Amino acid sequence: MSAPHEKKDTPANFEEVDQIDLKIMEVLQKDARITNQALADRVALSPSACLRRVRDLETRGLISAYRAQIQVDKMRSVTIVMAHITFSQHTIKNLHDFDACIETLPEIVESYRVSGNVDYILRVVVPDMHAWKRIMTVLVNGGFGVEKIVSHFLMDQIKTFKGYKLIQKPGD
Amino acid sequence: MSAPHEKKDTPANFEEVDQIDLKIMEVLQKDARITNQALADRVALSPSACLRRVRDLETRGLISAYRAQIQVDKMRSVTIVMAHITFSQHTIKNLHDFDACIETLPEIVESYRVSGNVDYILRVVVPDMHAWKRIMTVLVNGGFGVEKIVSHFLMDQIKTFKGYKLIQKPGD
DNA sequence: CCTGAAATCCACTATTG
DNA sequence: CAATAGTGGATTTCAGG
Repeated sequence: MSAPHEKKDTPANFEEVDQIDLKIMEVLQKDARITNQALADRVALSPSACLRRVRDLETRGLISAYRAQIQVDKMRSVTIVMAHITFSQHTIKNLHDFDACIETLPEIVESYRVSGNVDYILRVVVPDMHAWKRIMTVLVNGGFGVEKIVSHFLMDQIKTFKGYKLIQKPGD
Repeated sequence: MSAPHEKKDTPANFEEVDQIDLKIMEVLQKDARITNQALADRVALSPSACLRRVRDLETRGLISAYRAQIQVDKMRSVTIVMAHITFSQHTIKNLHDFDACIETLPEIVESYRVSGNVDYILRVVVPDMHAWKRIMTVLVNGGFGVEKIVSHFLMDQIKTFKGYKLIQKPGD
């Protein structure tokens, strides 16, 4: 899948974006439902030019989705777990099957492969601890070679995700 | 801050939502830029009734924002760190100052307080490891009583956040 | 790549059931 | 609470630089 005879080992050639693109994404990160007109004003472009850029950012995959941020905990009791998974056997098949299993469980809302002692970090949102126990059972007994799971239960979300820092201000 | 003489220890009274509200949020979670008309169709409501519900969900804080999901890694090299912070002294002042410090650092995109050995889990997005080292220095030497920081470097995001499971399908 | 105009299409607000 | 209808405004396409 990778290009042959690469000089540098920076594998992906990055998508080119200019300052206006960054500004557009910065605005849409904070308010995805802004009208195209208002967005065009903010970035000092005509609405049609602005829309073309937005569509382009979408097709290039730089904007991958627009999502409403839901506060689930305001309507029901939830327990959130950061789970650390360690494997005993890191076969490709095991990891692949594990990924596929995780994909089927909507309670596991995020999954990262990490370096170091821990192999995976999962973010899990469940109604209660019992639901988490059931999912743990699936992960441990699924035949993926999971050695152990360490669970960190969330007490408080102090800083919620509000977007990435896209534009470097002078003085950073 | 907590109400006195509570019978149950479920402290917050949750916001009431019906099936249509859930369906609305489910749709907006997947596509926040859907037009109100199309949304109204999806939930089998007239546009005006639908819009009223959306506005209501917003003012009640169940929908807290609409955000474009940006794939930063497609336009530049980034290193993502899950950092575990342990405190030596858990004074309220220390934790409060620490929270305030984190709020000022845009590279720290999420922060959770957790139970157990670890006190905080941070998700950090930086250009390179050196930038993370600089932030670590700030956190350790900031006089917050931070004892140690364990860094987990992300190799791969296997499952990205695509929203919560809001509606219980039969058979769960 | 941009602007600007023209033709949809939509959001939002009564008004009514 | 929900549906319907009207209008001011937004989205989108297209011609032209």
